[in-house]
Amino acid sequence: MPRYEPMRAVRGMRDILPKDRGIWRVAEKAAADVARRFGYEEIVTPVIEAAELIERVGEDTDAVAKELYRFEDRGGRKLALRPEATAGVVRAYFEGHLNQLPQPARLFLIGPMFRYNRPQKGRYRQFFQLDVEAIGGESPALDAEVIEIAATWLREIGLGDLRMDLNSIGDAKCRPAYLDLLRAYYRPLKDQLHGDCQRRLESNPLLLLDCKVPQCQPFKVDAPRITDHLCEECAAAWTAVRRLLDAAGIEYRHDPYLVRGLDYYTRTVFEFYPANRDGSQDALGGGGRYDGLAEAEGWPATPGVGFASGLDRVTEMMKETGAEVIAAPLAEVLVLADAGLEVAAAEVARICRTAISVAVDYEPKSLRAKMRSANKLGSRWVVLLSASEAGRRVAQLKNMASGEQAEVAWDDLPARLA
RNA sequence: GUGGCUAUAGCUCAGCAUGGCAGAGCACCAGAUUGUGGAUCUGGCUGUCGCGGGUUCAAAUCCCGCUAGCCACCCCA
Repeated sequence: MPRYEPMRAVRGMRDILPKDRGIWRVAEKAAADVARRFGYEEIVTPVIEAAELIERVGEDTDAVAKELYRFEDRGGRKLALRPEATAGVVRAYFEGHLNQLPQPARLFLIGPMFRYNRPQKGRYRQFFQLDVEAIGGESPALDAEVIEIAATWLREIGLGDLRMDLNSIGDAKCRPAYLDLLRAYYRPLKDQLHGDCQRRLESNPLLLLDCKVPQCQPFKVDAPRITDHLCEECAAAWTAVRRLLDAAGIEYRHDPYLVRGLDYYTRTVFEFYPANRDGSQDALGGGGRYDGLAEAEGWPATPGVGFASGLDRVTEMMKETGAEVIAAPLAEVLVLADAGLEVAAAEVARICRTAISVAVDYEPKSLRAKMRSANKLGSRWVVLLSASEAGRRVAQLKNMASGEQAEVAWDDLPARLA
């Protein structure tokens, strides 16, 4: 009865295959290069965190409320696969005593994140993010710095043609008063809003600004804007960030409707999109300031600002925009030996390997077929080995480009191939 | 989480409205070429028709359920 079905990757998970790995490497290397140039160090934190850490930090957001991979281990501990990096990085910042070093701690991380949502192209249940965080500093210059890192990285991997939206959502001091204004504005309109928005009106009115349902759009224009109601400190920071971005030559668009799903964000919020597209599906990255996060985790109040970008989408776009990628390095030499000469072939390969990359074709097929493989793999050289030649410790060395072929002693191969 | 489309050879897909021998191209293997690649030609191998059930003399084809992928929402990255 259990007729078998070959095993496949679980829903929402995917493999990065060798042919695509090159472009990922380019993106990752560029990220590490740019980050280091700005004085950011790499950190690696666990994929598994205490469920409480994740939940405390974003109970109201979909990412946590509906999309969290949550489970218990054999010891009954309540755990979760991280849906984003910031919570873990901030935790590590305190646990690793980075708060005792000169501030801010400048950190970056590349790794997998997990969200249980419906898979689609560019949206996977396991996806990879580049995460950049400056923790322990409240200067708006750090906001601009993080944005500049993001913009520099995207430009260097060929995705410079993008749009950045920018907004400020105030802080604990000025936001409550603003939210009251917003509620007061929307209450008379409540009946005309769609269901979710009616509910959000009292619980999380900021999200009304972010709503994309057509029937809710007309009311946004006249809604009060938070940037008009910032407290003194937030207003100063808002001005400073924009001035710094101008000086850095980074273009942005003030989007008064840009808010962030996560509760701990304060002041600066930003998102990057490809210039020609809209659709939230295409968001390449985003971030903002999270001065309330450390406290939410039970650590001393500590400001921070960060940026995250999805590598799955970024590499997808790099392919579309035809970014130059170095072809995957294949074996430059392929050893083709007759049947039964595996030991000799392996030894010849070992000798060649002191000078160059080598693979052996052990397949039991005709020489013609092996030559076709060598050609398809793009090998520069082929070493042909027959029993009589193996006995004399010589082989035929063929240059695939010129077609020239000559007998060469095994021990002379490295010199000829170098 | 909601709605829609899709699933046939290793890959891309045709066949399905009207049930009746499981197909093409590519890839792979072999030969033309008396051990030597690319081009060309010839031949050959490859299938639980996604999974499970139902209808029927008969199901890739019709019906139901499930799973997975894609698209639009939702949300984000």
